[in-house]
Amino acid sequence: MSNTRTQMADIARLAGVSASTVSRALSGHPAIALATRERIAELAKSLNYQVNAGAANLRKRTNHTIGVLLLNDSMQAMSDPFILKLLGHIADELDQRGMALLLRRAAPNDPSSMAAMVDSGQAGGLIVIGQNSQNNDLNALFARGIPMVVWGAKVPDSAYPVVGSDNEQGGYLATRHLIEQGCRRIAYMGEYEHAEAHLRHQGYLRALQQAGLSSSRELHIHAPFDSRGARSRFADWLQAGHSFDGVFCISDVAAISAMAELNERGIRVPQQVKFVGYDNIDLAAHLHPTLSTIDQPTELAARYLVEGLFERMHSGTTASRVLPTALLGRESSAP
Amino acid sequence: MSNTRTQMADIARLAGVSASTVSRALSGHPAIALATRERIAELAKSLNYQVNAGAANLRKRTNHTIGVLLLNDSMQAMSDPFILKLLGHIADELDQRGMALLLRRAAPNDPSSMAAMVDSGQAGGLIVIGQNSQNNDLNALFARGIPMVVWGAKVPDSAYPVVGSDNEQGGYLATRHLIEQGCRRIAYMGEYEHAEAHLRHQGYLRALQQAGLSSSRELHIHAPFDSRGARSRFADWLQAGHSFDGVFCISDVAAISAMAELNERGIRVPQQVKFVGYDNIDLAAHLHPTLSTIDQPTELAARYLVEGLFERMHSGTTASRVLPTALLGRESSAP
DNA sequence: CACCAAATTGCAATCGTTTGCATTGGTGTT
DNA sequence: AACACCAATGCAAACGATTGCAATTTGGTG
Repeated sequence: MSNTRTQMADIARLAGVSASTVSRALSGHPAIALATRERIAELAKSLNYQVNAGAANLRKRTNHTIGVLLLNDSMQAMSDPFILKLLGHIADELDQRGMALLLRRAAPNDPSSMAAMVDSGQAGGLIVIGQNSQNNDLNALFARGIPMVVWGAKVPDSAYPVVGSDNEQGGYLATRHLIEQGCRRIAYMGEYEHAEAHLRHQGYLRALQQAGLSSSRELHIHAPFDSRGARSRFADWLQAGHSFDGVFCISDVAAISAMAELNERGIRVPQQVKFVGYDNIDLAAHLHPTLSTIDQPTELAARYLVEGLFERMHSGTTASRVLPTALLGRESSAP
Repeated sequence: MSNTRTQMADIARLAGVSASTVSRALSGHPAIALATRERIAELAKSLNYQVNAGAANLRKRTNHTIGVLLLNDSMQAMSDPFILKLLGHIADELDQRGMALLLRRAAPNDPSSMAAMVDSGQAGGLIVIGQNSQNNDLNALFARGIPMVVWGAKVPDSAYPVVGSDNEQGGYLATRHLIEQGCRRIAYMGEYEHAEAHLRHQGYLRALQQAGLSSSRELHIHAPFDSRGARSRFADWLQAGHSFDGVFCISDVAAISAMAELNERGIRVPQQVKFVGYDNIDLAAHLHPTLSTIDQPTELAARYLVEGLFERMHSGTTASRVLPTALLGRESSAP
């Protein structure tokens, strides 16, 4: 049981060749005779042998691993289904390219620990999910030359490449839709400071302005991303007795919480108040009422994140990318 | 820009010592004079130097990484919030112990690819999430001596250690609760063959039997885990016109889908039909009505999974562990 | 002042692969 | 029969750290 893992030398001995030959055979080097190559491949398979990735990486000075950093301080918590959806697609995308995914939750406000995966050679680059309020830290990492791509929104003072959905457009589409459905007093519920949230809010304002509607302060509900917090903020706001007939929520999770609160008070969606969320989580289509929302193409997002990171690692530059969003009108905003 | 990563030799040169000394200094070896140790530590910090993990692991023949394998064929898909919750806690637990988490979605029915992370020396052990129908493959891995722990349910012919909630108890608690709330014709909605599902179903049967209630075949709704599939199966079943006054669903996601379908048809929850789900996902408390459910202690689960894996890797044996479940009675099952 | 032990540090081998270059044997050409 | 050449394989030096042991310095002691 205390067997050391089988290694190249073992295979070499069994096959009656040198380790060099085994190495070349397994990597499909054409100089090795086909017969030898096949014999060695079979031998390896039968012994469940896999080249030691660490040793190979060391010698080749490569590193087929990328790190995924999950920032989850104040914003979209890791329990949000949307994040997992994205993470899953990233995992698949990397798998397809033979890359491993090293996952780490970020220690908030500790830039050196964020870079550790790269500095220690464990990962060749970083995909950061959720830029949150850590813009400065991220800029610092980028300045150090850490290959990285961030999922989030482009902010003016960020130097690093960002992949994200068109948050302004998303906010605009959602709000315009509510207007088209007849709403006149539309509330915005969510964050403001977070980069993505800020843009969604901008879109909201643009749609209102375009329709000649007001955006009074009382229609702004400053709520966090998580369901518990969102709901209690919303309840407080309701208590104040503002009149409203539509709500654009910064996430589906927030929308669901708010709708539950309304339901509890006997206010009917969409008859009295219409809702649009953001993210298109799986559940959104199966609620009652089904939730209108803004879809972000997560699969595409994953591809762009990975492609972008590779560009950065190989050729050196990466452009930020903005993905289109789409409005999914469902029952929660029906006339 | 084409700088090779700084390495030990560089630090050694700058500090005027040998690489050996740097190595010892950074790892806190007591033989190195305190002054030297501190000088080197500072130097390293100022250069953002981190020991190359690959090289160190190679030499030390260790490997501070564990692999997490996400099996997601037919069952609980990766989009289920519950899985992410668990994954997050595992990440934290490993972080605390200075271990890295290598994530991989499993290629279904490809045992060799499952073991690849360990065979290639990338990971020292495996945490497998969702045993699904792959019991044979998992047994094969275990037989090969791969250090592993599985999240799921103990099945008779499984040799590998399992950490899971007490699924039978969960099913029993949920069903007994429905009975106590006055239900007499309680449906079971979910899978049967999957190990966890099977046990939940057993618990369901036990509670019925204990109360002297029947468990006729028509009250069994064979539905998949995902929301789309679950909902359409439930709709079909409703079409058949069976009478019922309670439903125990194998997951919160399934329960939410089913409740949405009922709502659409004007059947009221909990007045006409009561529901209990399973998993206690965050959203469950914020739906309308709030969803009664069975809570699984994910944080504890993560700790046991990681501890169990470490035991297995070091001392050699691991016992399976069963976690207690708890019923959370909420509106969906109120009288 | 010679000598020994303790405190520091350096040397060199090693972890398991990969790869430039040398080596071997065989074939074809003249 | 000598030669060139090609195909197939082996040798040995890396990759960047760790560590047993030897070497050096230092300080204490008789």
